[in-house]
Formats: sequence, C-alpha cells, structure tokens
Amino acid sequence: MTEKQDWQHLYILLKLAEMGAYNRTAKISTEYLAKKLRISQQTASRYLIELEQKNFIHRKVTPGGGLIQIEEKGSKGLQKLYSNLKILMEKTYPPSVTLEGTVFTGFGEGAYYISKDPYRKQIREKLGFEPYPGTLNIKLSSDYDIKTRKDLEAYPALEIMGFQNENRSFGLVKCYPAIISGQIKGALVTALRSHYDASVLEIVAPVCLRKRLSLKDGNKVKVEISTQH
Amino acid sequence: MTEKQDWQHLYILLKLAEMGAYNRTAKISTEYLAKKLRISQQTASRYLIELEQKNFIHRKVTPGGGLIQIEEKGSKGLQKLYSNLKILMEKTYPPSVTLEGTVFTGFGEGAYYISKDPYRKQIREKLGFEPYPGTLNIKLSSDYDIKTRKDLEAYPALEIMGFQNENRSFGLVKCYPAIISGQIKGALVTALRSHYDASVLEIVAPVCLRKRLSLKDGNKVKVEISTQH
DNA sequence: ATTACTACTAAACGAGTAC
DNA sequence: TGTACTCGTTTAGTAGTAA
Repeated sequence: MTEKQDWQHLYILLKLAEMGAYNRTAKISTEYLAKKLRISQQTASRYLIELEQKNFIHRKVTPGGGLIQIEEKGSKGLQKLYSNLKILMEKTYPPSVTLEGTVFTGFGEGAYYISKDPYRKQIREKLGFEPYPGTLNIKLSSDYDIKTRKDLEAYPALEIMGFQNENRSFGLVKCYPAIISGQIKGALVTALRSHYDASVLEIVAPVCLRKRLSLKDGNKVKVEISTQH
Repeated sequence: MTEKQDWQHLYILLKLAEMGAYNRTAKISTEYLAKKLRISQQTASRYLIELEQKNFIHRKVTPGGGLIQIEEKGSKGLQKLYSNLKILMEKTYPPSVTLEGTVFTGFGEGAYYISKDPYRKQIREKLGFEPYPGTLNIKLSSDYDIKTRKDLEAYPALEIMGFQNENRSFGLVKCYPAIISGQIKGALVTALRSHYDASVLEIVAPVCLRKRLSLKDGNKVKVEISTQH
C-alpha cells in the first residue's frame, strides 16, 4: 500500500519528470520548481532534499540551479503508478470488490469437494495454499452485495478443472483470490452448477476460518475479492 | 498547473477507483477507507466530503457504509493523470526542456526571413500567432544548455515548409513552441542550415520580446521549450 | 545567483464523542 | 452500526536570512 508521504513525493517526482528529469538530467532550481508547483522556494528545497535522501533522485547543486535526474528507485515508483492506472483505465472491471454477509452453516458439501485430491492439488498450484478441508458459507443480503456478486461472474477467474473418478464426474470450479476480514488470504470458490444461488459466497482458506476469526453463525464478515491474477 | 490540494484528492480518488468506484458503484465505509489508507476514520470522512463537494464522486450514505461512485469530473482527473504518465513512459524524450542563456544582437537575418509571407502564413497556421517581425537571439553558455539544445534536434518539431520566390529559395524551418521568461508564448525556430551553431537560440513571438520583457544585451533569459504538439 | 537553515504560522490530522 | 462534529495536537508550509 502506498503511503500518504510517498504519494506526495511521487507527485513531485512526476513534475520533475515532466520537466525533463526522467531518463536524463535536467537543470531545475528550487525557485523554478517552486514556481511551477506554486509552493515556496523553501518547501521546494525541502522536497528535493527528501527525494535525494530517499534515493529517488540524484542531485548535483551547481550555480544557476541544481542538475537533477530521477534514479532507478524513483523511476520504479512512476512505473508502478503508471501500471496501476493502466489496469484501471483499460479494464472494464475493477481490480477488487468487497462483499459483506453473514456466516451460516451449510450442508458440508464444500468439505466433500475439497477433500478430493484433484481439486486440492490444483488449489495448491493455482492459489498457493493447502486448503483447510471445509468451506465458510456467507449469506449476502443487501441488494448491493448481491448485484456485485452477480457482476463478478463476468470477470476473469482462476479455473480449477473438473475431473472424473470411478463414481461420478466433478465440474469446473471458478476461483477468485480473496482476503477475509482484512486478514486471511483465501479464495472465493464457485462451482459452475452450484446448489447455492448468487446470494451465497463459499470461501476456502489455508486455515479454519471459523476458529481463526472466532466466527459463529450470524456474524458479519467482509470479503475482499481480487479480479487480478 | 495542478494544485497541491487537487493532488491529495486525486490520490484518494485513485484508491477509491482501485476499490471499485471507477465506472461502477462501490460500498466503501469511512472506516474501511481509513484502514486501507492508514489514516483515521475522521480524516477519511473529511476526504469523502471534500470529494463530494468538488463533484469528484457521488455518494449515498447508507447503513453499512456509503455507496460511492466516481463521477465525470473525477474520472477526467484520473484520465489526465494517466495520459500524462503515458506520454512520459512511452516517449524517449521529455515533454519539455528549459534552456537559459544571454540576449545578444544578431545580424537582423531573423527579421528578413520572418518578413517573407509564406513563412508568416505558416507560423500563423501552425503556431497560432502573427509573428513580430524580428527574432530574439539567445546565446547559451553552460555545457548543460548546449548539450540539451543538441538533444532537441532529435525531438519531433513543427515543420515550416520552404518555398521559392523570383530571387532565391528558402529552406525548411523547424519550430518548437516555447514560453519565454515564463510569460510569453512564442517559438524556438531553427533553419536547417543555420549560420548560428547549437549554442544559439532564435525565438519568434507575437510581440517584441525585447520591449515586452525589457531585455538588453547580456540579460539572462529562460526559455521553456515544449516537445508536445 | 542559488540553497537551506531557523523560527514562526497555517493547515491537516486524529481523539473523543453525538447522532 | 457508520458518519461527521469540535477541539487539541502534530505536521507541513513560509518568511527571513545566512552561506
């Protein structure tokens, strides 16, 4: 997460870049910078000192104004910002959505599915954790949450392939990486032909969420679902 | 020029966008926003009020957290930021460079060229002003300024086509829009086969720069040259 | 010239709290 | 709950000025 302070510096960095300090050296005096940013010369001076201390810029003070070049670390910051914005502007769906609902007890079907090795293996590979053998069921109630849950269907998901064993066949499962209660990394899983409707979330995680978060039926839970993977 | 205050708000706007408020409605409580940005709930509340007052976002406060959507004006802000960064990241040259030198008196050749109608006409069309019949000559001295002046040759220019009249032929002239002393809009002009070398700038403007800026030989002048046109 | 220090002022922040 | 007010504290910004 970008900090507030970092952002201020990134702003100055962007302005310096626009003045030609990106990928080359530009002569920029504190007074010139101050005028451009409509701040005082003193504040501009302080900013440049801070950016230099952070190794965002290299600076050589010369008579007539310092020579400034944005360094590796500063360029990285600008590139990160650019790619974040790029995702935002070019995708039709948001990078993440947050849903909220109440915990309820299901029929134990989640545990049954997750116990199947082909699913476990793919969860390990694609989500990067060994799933706790059981799912947390969350019931959505507000119109907003239900609508957003439905929108989610259209976003790209990680796909866990189906398989067959001697008794029956198991279908494709779509997954979205998620953070539960702002703490635990897990995933929202949705079987293509689910017995639950769009008002239910089924969550897998490497731990027992009920124990770990001390959840009981009826408790409210927030789930932040990522659409980037 | 973007104000300081605007920037802080753009930062919050970006975060809201990443939480799904871009092109759709997201449920974001002040507390949730506060936690994400590592600021207090009170400050988050204040930010949302400010953004709403600026018409950057539309907000409907509901129990369980306000519904937030970034509006036209807010989207524009993010798009502007994106395109500024895009220019920076994808071009190999900076959007603008600033050069400094001292005024000197030339041989009046600039005035002779600018008096030619075909040149005047194109300056009017391509630069958007009626040129004062005369050029301001600026001598660069520092290594930095001369090197930057040379780099400029490689950047794309507005081209003023040559022509022939009964007596002789006139060559192609490359122009770069420029701001002189941070005040007057004009242009740097460079004849392809100039009698001056890379240490000289020749400036045209809609007014007599010497009079308007009270310049005398030996005075220092800053010229901000744009490479975007 | 420019840069940046010190001392002061203005603005932003967050704790407590009412709704 | 979640939101936003007041008010004391902290931080950011500027003026004056020395180097």
